[in-house]
Amino acid sequence: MNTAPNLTKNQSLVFEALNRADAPMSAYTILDKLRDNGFRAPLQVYRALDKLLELGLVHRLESLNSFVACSHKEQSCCRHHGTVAFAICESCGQVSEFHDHAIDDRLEGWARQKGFKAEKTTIELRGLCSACAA
Amino acid sequence: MNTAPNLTKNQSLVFEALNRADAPMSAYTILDKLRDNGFRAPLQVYRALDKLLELGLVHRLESLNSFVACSHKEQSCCRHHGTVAFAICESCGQVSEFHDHAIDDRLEGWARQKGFKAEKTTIELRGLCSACAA
DNA sequence: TGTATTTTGTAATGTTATTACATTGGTTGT
DNA sequence: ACAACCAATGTAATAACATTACAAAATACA
Repeated sequence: MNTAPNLTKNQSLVFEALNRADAPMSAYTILDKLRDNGFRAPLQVYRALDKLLELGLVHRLESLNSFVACSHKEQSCCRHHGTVAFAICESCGQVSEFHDHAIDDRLEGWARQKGFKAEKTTIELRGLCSACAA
Repeated sequence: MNTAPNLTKNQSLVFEALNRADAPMSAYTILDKLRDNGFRAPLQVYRALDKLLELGLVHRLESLNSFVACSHKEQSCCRHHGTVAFAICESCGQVSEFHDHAIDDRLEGWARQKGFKAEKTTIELRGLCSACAA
């Protein structure tokens, strides 16, 4: 189930909008979708997104300046799986989310060796999904 | 040496500005640095950056919306090393660039298995460098 | 109830990136 | 040399993404 805990009204609206979407959305696209629900200003969206990101219910795609609902519907899954990687289809917009411990290990190894303290790791593949590449 | 092939005047100016900098710069920061050299508009910077990115002389940091000179001073090195990863210090701004074939292999493996055709891969660690973490 | 905290509303502004169109300057072929 | 062409540049306007600042309402809770 996509239901979530203790979300405020705006947070729920944004989260539901992202769950309905089949591709990432920018904050302004979300804003437009929620005009009918009383949204008037970008900040309403950004505030909700901040909270949803913090809860791990939503991910930000840095290379797209946009946002997707976490595809793992159990709550706060991502905490348990290390870094999340994304494969983003440039053609249809579909996003696949995956985890890879071997990659995590390599990045951690590099960081440990260099004394770098990583707070947040971004891995994004841009390209064509199997359907669109065919 | 940081000299590069066949760059136009604007391209050279932007490339040199990035080489002088000890941290990533946004296009607008570059623009400000080059006002005295006759730059008046963002497009002048973006056009030069497009070319430099294409040549592999410069990298874009997606999570920062900014740009760094490639740290491998031999020309078009990056072609030979697979995906470039970046570790970005949130405190001092320093960026370390590295390559890891094991990571490349894992990502390629995932992509092959899923039929995903990756065009461009982004790997960025945000955190604190050893000096700043100490 | 009264007070504190969080959430929301609204406006303004700041930052990043692109589109459209005009001009310049060099190259090529005759 | 000249015209035709093409790449690079200049300039203005606008689009797209994000934050700051401040006020008001809703909620929690002593």
